[in-house]
Amino acid sequence: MATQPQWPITSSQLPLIEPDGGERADAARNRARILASAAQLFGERGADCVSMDDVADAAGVGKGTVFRRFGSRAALAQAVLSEHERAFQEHIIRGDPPLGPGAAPRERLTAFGEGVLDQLDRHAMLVAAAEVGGARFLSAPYGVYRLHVTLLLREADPDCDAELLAELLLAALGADLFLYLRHMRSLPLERLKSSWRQLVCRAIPGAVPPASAEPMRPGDADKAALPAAGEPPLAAAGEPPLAAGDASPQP
Amino acid sequence: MATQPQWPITSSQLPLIEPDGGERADAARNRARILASAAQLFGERGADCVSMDDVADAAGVGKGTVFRRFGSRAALAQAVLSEHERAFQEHIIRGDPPLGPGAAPRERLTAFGEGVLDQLDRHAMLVAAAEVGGARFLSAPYGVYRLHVTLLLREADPDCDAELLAELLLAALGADLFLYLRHMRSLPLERLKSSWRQLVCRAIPGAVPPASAEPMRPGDADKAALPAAGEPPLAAAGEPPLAAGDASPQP
DNA sequence: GTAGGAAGCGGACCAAAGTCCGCTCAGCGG
DNA sequence: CCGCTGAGCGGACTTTGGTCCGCTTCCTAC
Repeated sequence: MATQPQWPITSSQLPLIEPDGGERADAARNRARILASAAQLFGERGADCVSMDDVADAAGVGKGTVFRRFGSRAALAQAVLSEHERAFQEHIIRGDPPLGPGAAPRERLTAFGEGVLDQLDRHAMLVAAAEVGGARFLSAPYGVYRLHVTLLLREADPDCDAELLAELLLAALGADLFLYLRHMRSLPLERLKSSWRQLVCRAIPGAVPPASAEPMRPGDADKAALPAAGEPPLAAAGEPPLAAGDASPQP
Repeated sequence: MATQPQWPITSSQLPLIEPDGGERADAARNRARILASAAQLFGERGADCVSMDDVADAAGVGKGTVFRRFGSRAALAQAVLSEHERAFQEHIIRGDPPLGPGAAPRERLTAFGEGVLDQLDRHAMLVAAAEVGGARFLSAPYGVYRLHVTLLLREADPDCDAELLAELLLAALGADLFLYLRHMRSLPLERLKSSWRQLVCRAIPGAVPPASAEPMRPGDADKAALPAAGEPPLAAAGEPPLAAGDASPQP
């Protein structure tokens, strides 16, 4: 154990190990089996009731293999989520207007947050498992979100500190907060969406500068909400498109 | 191990065990020794390089005693922080205008966030240790912050969903985000404060709301309202509030 | 002062994440 | 087809947060 303060990321920097084309056949098979077993166990028990030993046993491999392939529990959770993630990003980048390109920044940002909240409503516990510690900020999905929100903010107001404002707004979409509000406080999803809308309306003041403009009411913008992460066109366990600059392969 | 999904708080609900006047003499002595040892070790090594065994050994007690007194690692970290916390809350509730009562909501909210960021700049890793999992939202300090921000928002704009907006804004002051921005991205503290100011200026837009309502005085408003909103009571929040003559933010 | 009971103690114990290292075997060159 | 070799395997091991339970000690009632 070290004796100096350091950035508290437990171990490897969550490399989100990529499929690696030159992978040996048995290795690829094991990766697939681990992923399938993890997805099933997470789905039927809830992420926090599944140990890495459980996953290894279910996949019929040793625990060492699980960690060699995925690096950490958080990274395994990220890998399991990557399917949904890919579909969502597809909508953001190439989807129809409210979420995708074409709408005004404010509407896009609203739709974006609602889409994230929809995703959280389905997978919040898995997402929370994927975001432990500071892992969230190093993940590929977060990199995409950060970039997306930053660009929207900059487009709406070139004078603001868009990079940081994006991080602050994204904090409101964290899995821990969602889990708390939704499950411990039992707030309805619609109310969370509504408050996100309010926040966005303030962050990107509408075309009407005169104050006292009652922004939006529950129900007018929620048709944006991400047409259900359906079947993504092929894409087996691939890493998200448009990934951020990091991704350091593990030795 | 259970087989059903459940709210992912590892164990006890972070009771933040209070001093309990009827405590046995040896118990009180042990509590103090544990707290002192923990504060010292956390301070000199950084919170993530100190195990609970280290604390127990340094305090000269068994590990079981540490857990009986404080319940969890997160709760121990909260207890160590409670001194600073108490002083900060004192400033919020009875301090001078920018932070304390007397200023406009927007200025108070700005000053509040800057104060939190100052605290994080000193103790971020300890705070992060105190906030693991969903522990943050159940902690007494967070309860105070939530109430404070909610009241400020409601005062500034009685029509907004102040309770939830408060939670979303507070998310921007989380320790994990701070640690990431400040240490991994190496952003200067002043820039973080600046972006918080921008966020607040957007959240509470109007230059000055209809000044018909004079700013409230120390005692009344902060105790007045907000048991309501129809949410479950959310026990915690019992112990640490505002007492203690010491108002110095000095560690 | 003493006895009884319970509050408190502490270390053995457990679970689970993550590491290590000697063995195996898939893939390739001959 | 054979043998070589290193990528890959897997399970024993380590660490650490957290639990348990039999023994000790403090406090109160008498």
